[in-house]
Amino acid sequence: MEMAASPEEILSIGPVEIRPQGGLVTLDRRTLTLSVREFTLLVEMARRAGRIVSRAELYLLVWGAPLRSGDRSVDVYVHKLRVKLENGAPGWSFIHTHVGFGYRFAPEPSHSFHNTATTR
Amino acid sequence: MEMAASPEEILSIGPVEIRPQGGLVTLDRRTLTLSVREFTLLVEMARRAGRIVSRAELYLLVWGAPLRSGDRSVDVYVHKLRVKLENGAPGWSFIHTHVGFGYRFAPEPSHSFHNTATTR
DNA sequence: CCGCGCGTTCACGGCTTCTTCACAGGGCGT
DNA sequence: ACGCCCTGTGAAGAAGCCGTGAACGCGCGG
Repeated sequence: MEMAASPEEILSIGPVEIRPQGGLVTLDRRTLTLSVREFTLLVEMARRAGRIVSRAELYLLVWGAPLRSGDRSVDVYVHKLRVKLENGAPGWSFIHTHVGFGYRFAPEPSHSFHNTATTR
Repeated sequence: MEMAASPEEILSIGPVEIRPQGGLVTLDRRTLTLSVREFTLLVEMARRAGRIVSRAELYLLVWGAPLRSGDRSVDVYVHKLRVKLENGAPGWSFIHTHVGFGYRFAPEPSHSFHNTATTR
């Protein structure tokens, strides 16, 4: 599941720029400091931007083991990520919760138009 | 930009686009948020678009158990779905009632009449 | 030894979602 | 007209899901 051949993969989504190889994240050009877990989680979510990813899949991707029922690690790290991201780029929301499904990474301006049902 | 190889099933019917594995629904390009039940029901109906599906069959498909007499769950969730769908795409009707038989999923421009909610 | 960052796990509370009721209107047969 | 079956729809209670602060342990550098 690892492909090391990439010269330099760069994920650029909204104000976020991620260099998976380099361990670097910048938000609006300013570098953001993340722990290893936070970083890995962000990378895996960013690679699947726009899609809903279940906790089980995220856990498998980041922790490398199947999610045990009752484990809230993913939630906790999503929270830590949200804090750092939204803190570094006010006015944006990055990780959207889909109750019962999982999380979806998609940087969007916090609130713009007429709301009709987005994230609950 | 990000692509993880995955032959994803996509149901595209009228203004509705459904990714059964992704848990995502878009209406006229805008993402629609549904609960798990709502989503599963929509998927099963969309897979049988144009055909009448009985409550018993829908219940079996979505709830995974035979429908007990008197149970109105299917009706309730059809209603919830209708509200969200028609709310997200005014001018369309999606789920048609066939009294005594069941429901039929088929997005159609709603004829601007002021009749009651049932189609025949 | 002490402080600190990191990762894990708990616990509390708020908010969603699901299920079930209850009532209302329409259609149909008697 | 009346009763009955069918469906639409709002609401209430229960159950489940998630956000979040905090405690605990560990390893590391000072």
